[in-house]
Amino acid sequence: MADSIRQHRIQEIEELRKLGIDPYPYRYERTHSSRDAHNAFDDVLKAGEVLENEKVSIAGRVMALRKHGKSIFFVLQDAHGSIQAYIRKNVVGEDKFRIFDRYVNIGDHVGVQGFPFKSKTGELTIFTENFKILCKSLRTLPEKWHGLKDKEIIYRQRYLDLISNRESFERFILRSKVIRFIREFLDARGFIEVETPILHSVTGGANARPFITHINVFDMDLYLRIAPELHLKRLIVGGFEKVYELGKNFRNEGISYKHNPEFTSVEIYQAYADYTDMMELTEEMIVSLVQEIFGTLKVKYQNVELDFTPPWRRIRMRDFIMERLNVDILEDPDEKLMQVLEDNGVEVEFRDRGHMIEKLWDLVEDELTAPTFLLDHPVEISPLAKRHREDPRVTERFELIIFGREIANAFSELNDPLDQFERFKKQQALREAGDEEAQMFDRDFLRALEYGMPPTGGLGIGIDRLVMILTDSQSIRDVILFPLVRPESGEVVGE
RNA sequence: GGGCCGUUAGCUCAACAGGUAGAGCGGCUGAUUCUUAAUCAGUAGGUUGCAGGUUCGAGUCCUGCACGGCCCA
Repeated sequence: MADSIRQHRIQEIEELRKLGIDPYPYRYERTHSSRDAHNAFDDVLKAGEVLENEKVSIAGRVMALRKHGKSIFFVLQDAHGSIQAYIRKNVVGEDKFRIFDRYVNIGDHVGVQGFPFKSKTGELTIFTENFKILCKSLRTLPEKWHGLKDKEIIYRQRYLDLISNRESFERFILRSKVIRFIREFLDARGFIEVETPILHSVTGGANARPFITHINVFDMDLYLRIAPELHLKRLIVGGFEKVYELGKNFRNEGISYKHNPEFTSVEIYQAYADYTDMMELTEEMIVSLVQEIFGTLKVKYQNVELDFTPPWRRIRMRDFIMERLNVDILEDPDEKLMQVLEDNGVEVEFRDRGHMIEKLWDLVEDELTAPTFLLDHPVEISPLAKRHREDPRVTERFELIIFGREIANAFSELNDPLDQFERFKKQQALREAGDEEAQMFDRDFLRALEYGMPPTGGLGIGIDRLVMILTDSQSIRDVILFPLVRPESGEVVGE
């Protein structure tokens, strides 16, 4: 079986040790990454030219070996790309050449010292004068030409995907850039990054079922947070004026192309601001982010061009649903809403107005492709948002919709403690009616509001979904390094 | 939760209508001092996801299970 390759490698490692060669040494001094070397020498060398006095040392994983008897071309891959190297028997000597030829496999890490030259076909190559095995591998890598295709292996063994599929590696570099950009953008505007608890005794800030865990010293269950919102608003009560938190949330719900049970968001709160300020902040942040990454505001996602040029479209939820479904979510009676849902074949588990409105929205959300601010959600579905200054039936809230997906959610934060009390009571009633996603009654949060939270704008952005758009990824799993998968069964490493 | 599709060598994939399971890459042996999907010759590698069933005979047909993908809720 293929395990024989593994056994053979283990044997080779023993042989190396007998030859006094450590197959797992401790460090290696590099002068250049592959990218550094390309930057330094690509332009100064012509095909066939040699820079014999230039000393270079590089390191990386061997990705290809092309053996010619007394010489070998090989390719080293590092975090910045790859570079070809060349080793020749008459240069390194018979013994060293034999060790390379016999013991270096594709997948091993090797450090190479030498000088740069360009092959007659014009490829920059490091001419090896000395080398060091840096790590022996026991397993063969996925195929070089087709890469790794099996989604199950890609998600379970992301390291193999990262080695084999460069575009995947680059996608996660881009994700990192997005996160860094957001931090820098907020830091530059005076926002303070904070960390609030992930272990909650009461969850809130979103409608979702939580994960439950247990703390032994109190012998009680705790929840993993579904959102940091209520703690961040406590900080506004406490006198912070601009805060944000970028981190993981956990929701115990289904897995789909746009849902992973743990996901990353950034939540941003600004005192003395309202949702129009947050809209401007959102637009400015994402526009500058897209511009920075792509150098343009037109981005292709799933073969659809998305134009981020501001100002983005703004439309009220009421107007949009009216336009598409000819039903008024504020004026029409429950029966009419229910009728429209039934006409569209929608099953409604909970027949309160809030759930019906949510279902109506679900019917039409796909129709908003270009970046759009969806405004002024009804109060029933927005228990933490402040009532609209002109219409108490709706709230000052917006969602940023791109390609039919919720990317951001923001409000003028509800800071009237008595109104918040009533909203919690309504949520409580929904919970008692069996809606496990309705929000919990958070007494301490209410107490905090009673001490007075200034007018505040709040904004949450789903980082994973944003990165999906920016990397043209079809599934959220493609932008999360280790998406949740069922545990593997069976033997993995021959124990 | 429901429907559809998939699971064959380490990886990428074949195998007509049910008749002893193949290729390329990778591995191993050998040749080869500018190759780049290097080339050439040879060679090993499989409980066809798991468990049952039908059949003289199952990768192929049937049932159940596991895992995954896509769509729907």
